[in-house]
Amino acid sequence: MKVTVALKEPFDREKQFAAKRRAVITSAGQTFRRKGYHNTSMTQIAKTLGLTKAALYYYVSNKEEVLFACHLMTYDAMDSILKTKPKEWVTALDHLEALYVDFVRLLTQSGVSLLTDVDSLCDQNKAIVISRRNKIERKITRLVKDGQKDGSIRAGNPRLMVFFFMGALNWLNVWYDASG
Amino acid sequence: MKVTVALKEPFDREKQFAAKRRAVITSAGQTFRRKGYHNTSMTQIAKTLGLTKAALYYYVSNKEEVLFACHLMTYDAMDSILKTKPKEWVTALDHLEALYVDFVRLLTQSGVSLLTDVDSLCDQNKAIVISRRNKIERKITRLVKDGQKDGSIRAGNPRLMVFFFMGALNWLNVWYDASG
DNA sequence: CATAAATTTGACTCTTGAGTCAAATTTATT
DNA sequence: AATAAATTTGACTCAAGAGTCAAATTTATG
Repeated sequence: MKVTVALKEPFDREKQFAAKRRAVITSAGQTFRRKGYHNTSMTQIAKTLGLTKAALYYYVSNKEEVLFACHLMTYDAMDSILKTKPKEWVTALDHLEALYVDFVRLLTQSGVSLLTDVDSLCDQNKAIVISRRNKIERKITRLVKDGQKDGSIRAGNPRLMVFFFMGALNWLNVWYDASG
Repeated sequence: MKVTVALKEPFDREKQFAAKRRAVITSAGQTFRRKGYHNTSMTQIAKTLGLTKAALYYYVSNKEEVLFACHLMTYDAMDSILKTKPKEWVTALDHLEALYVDFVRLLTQSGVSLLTDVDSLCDQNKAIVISRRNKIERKITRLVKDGQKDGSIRAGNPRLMVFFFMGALNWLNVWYDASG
């Protein structure tokens, strides 16, 4: 009788593949952020990872898909930040400020980060990305309204305030490497 | 004796040329804003103006120059907005709000508008554009400090406030056609 | 109208970059 | 070691778009 015991993980191929694919996406995303989507070639992305372009296409079916995946990854990360329960935060403003710090960290330090070049997505993917952005904006709007209720945020048009919030986040991409 | 009286303007060729060139730049700029710089071909730009690509190249020597000219035009317009003396504005905050309205109008309604795709400029032009942006930011920073002195703007890091100010402006480009 | 300069055009060239594919190489497993 | 699947590669094709140029056309003016 022969028994094979899985000492380590039994080499999950799918997991391996998924991990590599994720690496491709984040690496590409970082280059996109520095040079811009259109100033980054697939060959460039591959070379950065020590691969050939052809090998890259084993993990990804086209360039637009990479951009789309970058966006999704970023929105996933934002969603998970937004899920953090406001345990310790007394006021809604405190909560909002904490979120802001997390968002900034996400967009600057983690590899994941991209909110730009939406124009280069196909209509379907563009719609998905915009809808996810809207979802996030709705959550933040709700938070602003809460803050106005508990008095921590002054009166005013919440949508406008969220506009500023998002605008500043987006500005980070432009700003981050041009200045300090 | 023969005297030629200039009834109208005597067909200033340079002025004609300059006007057409300006038309090229603004038209291109509008398309850039809608579709993005890289998703707009020179042929596209020409067609929009009812020209051939070859004709376009009579007014402009390459695509990057068009982008650069768009930026310059926008910054010229912003500079002229910033020159308006704060006659009527009592506080610095009032002044700042008025400026903001003007900027938003500039970036949405007038044809002139572009602050994006800096990555696609050559190093020299990129430097120029960034320096002009810095100049504008410095002026606004000064205004914020004034506002803090006269009490119309609450204390805090002025650079950070300007960051929000500029971020929101930039966000307009992304926002303006995606939403209302 | 004649003409010389300004403007426009069609028909190119050239480069870059996306995407493909059959064949070679690597890898986990028996 | 043998093998079958997974992964990687070099050497392509193909399309799009930037930029050019000599020749044609338009235009202001004498």
